[in-house]
Amino acid sequence: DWERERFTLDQGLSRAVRTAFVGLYEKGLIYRGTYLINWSPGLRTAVSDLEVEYSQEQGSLYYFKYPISGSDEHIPVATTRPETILGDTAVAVHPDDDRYRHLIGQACVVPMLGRAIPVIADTYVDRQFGTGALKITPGHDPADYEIGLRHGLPVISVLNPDASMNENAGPYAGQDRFECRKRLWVDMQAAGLTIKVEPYTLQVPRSQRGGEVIEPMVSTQWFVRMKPLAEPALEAVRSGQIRIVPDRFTKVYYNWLENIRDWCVSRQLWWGHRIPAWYCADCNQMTVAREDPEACSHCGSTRITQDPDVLDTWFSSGLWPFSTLGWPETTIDLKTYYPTSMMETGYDILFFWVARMIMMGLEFTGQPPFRTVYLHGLMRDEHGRKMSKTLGNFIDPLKVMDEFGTDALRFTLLTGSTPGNDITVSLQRVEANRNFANKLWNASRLVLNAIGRAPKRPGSLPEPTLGDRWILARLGGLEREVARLFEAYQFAEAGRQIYEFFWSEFADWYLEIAKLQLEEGPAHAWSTVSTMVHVLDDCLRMLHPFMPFVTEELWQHLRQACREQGGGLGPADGWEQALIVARWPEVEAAAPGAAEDERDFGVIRSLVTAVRNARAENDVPPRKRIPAVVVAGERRRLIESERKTIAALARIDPEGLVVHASLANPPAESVPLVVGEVEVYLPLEGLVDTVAEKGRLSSELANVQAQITRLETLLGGAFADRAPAEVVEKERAKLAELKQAEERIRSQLEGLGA
RNA sequence: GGGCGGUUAGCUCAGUUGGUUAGAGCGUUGCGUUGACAUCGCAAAGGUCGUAGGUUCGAGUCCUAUACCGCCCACCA
Repeated sequence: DWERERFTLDQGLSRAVRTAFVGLYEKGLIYRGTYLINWSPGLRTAVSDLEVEYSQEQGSLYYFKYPISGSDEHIPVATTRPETILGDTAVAVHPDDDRYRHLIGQACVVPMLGRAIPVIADTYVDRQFGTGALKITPGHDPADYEIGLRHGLPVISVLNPDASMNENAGPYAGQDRFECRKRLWVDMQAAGLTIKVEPYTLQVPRSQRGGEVIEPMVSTQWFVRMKPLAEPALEAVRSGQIRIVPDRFTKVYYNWLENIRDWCVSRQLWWGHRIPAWYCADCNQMTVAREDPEACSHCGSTRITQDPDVLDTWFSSGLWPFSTLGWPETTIDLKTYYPTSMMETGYDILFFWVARMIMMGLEFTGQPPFRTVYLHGLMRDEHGRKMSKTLGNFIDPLKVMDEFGTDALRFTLLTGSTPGNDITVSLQRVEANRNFANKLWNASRLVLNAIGRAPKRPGSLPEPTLGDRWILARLGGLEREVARLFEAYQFAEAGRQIYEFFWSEFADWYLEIAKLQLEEGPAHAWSTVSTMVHVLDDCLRMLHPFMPFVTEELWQHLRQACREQGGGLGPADGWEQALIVARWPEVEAAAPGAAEDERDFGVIRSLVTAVRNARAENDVPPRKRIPAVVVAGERRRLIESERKTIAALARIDPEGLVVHASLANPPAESVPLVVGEVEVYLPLEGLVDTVAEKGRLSSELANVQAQITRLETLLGGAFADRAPAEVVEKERAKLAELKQAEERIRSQLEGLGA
């Protein structure tokens, strides 16, 4: 026998738990009583309904005879747990069942024990199932327990706390229940009482904790009356005071609370919050008190002992939103931080924790503990199984963080799934995000270097370049989008978009352009650095919730570098001490020319890409500068003003870059390209594979023509008059552009001698 | 028995007010390495969105049915 040893829990929390317990007790919402509960034989404790999981297992259905006293007749009965026969106190049949109606009210005999029990009638019995007769074991089956109550049947328990048979099992006392099952059946066979055994799939109740088979047992425990607590909790969500994200869990929440049953909160464990009830050895009365009593509150006797049971761990967890803030005292923390805005947790503890926090919060503070419940999915292993300590199939986050970094893991978990959907952990994904953290680091390093070499702020600032205007327009768009996504609780999508912007636009394009601009003299250099700082600063602020460590580190460097530069780069003096307390970037409406800048830059970008593409296809050495003839039409001014950028990014010889508005005779021996309204010719004497180019252009032409046909059909049909004008207009513009492209490709094909 | 989720590129997943040849990462293929980054760069190939209907000018996105996988709730012995 163990001395029960208890940990001294934090005094404050203990006090909150006691206050809550006694409060509920005094309102009649906690009671102690003897009922059928779920018993965990290995742990030798009661557990709540929620802690029982049902697993489908192969078992047997045992058919046997219940002999009628003083007659040759018997009632056939089936059971999956023969050992419970020893605790039967009735056999039930349906009142309208012609097979057995004449036996109702008679007595039958419990096999091997010889106890006489009645045959009763109850409409619960399903005439179609099994033999149509049901043995009633109120001591070990929930349904039978209910029937027993209806009929005033005695309750016989045949199990000890360790699930061995007790003295009520007669000759089987002391045997384990599974051993007894076999032996009893053998004995019944010998006595001619068995009929048959069929294989049968049954739902076996198992302990969530250890996996052992749970036995329904009659026991004296403490219960919380749930209906009065559930009502306000339902109302809080129905009325919109609390919102559950994603929405579909609202229904699950309703369903559970609407059908809630009383909660068995006492546990026969060695640690936990001990139940504040004392029993008097003299008057047998119970004293429930917030403070340890000196004496029985009924008779004054000092011979009192505290209930050895402790509370279900979720009882104190339910108080967490306010017990952690000092409740029941009216602390400043409580007044300041309660209720909070959002509760973020996994959907698997919606009932265990979230619902109970809501119920307890409303009960004890009169307010819902939070406004929004955001439920994330569960981590699953590569086989799709839930990660659990019991299975041992979890990925150790510490190891992952060691290898790839905490930020990489955090970013992966944040962006890897949709709210409420499970996530299969992919280490490759963590690795990819580690690379992103590295990209952040390196891009920032480039910016920091530029700051270090930046000149003083010039007297007059140059006009921002297209590149500058473009990245700022894109940044603004991103910030609006991220704000919208945050409002909608779409954190994952927000994170992905920032990632995309930072890597594919800021690092891949703007920083490349910035390198060129830094060489354009002090004024341009300063303004470029200023733009880099602005974009990087905003990105770090937005990424901070996703990757707190690397962004904080970089931001501190950024802030420091701007201060040291001393030329008024960034609002250095207005910056906060740390990123974690820094303001979120302000969301602004798009600047007047933003859309045009984005479109213009789009032309430059696709032109550069097209040239790179052609170079790769024609095996032009990467470092080789080549000439290019651009026929730009109305885009001539744009191309002219961006020629340096184009030349550098596409590795075109700046001297050899010729821009025309139009050209009667395209250069011979060159690779022709069509980029929207712009044509490009790359004179690659000796390198051009005319046949291959023809093939490429032909397939491009076919593609464009297919699109034209599609759009013409579309615009010729009902779409034109039934779709919104602006949607139609967009398609019209696209068609016009395609037609221009078609002509260009045609003439290029002719130029190749087709 | 009731309810819910998933089914989109070889793999893991995005795609939330339906807007018109579907996106990412990884993997694959080709080229590339002195100046932020090979934990990288530049390019490329690759899906018609489980299936069958329907609504609509228009559907991966809405509706109905259905298949498969998974989950939750439920006292049929």
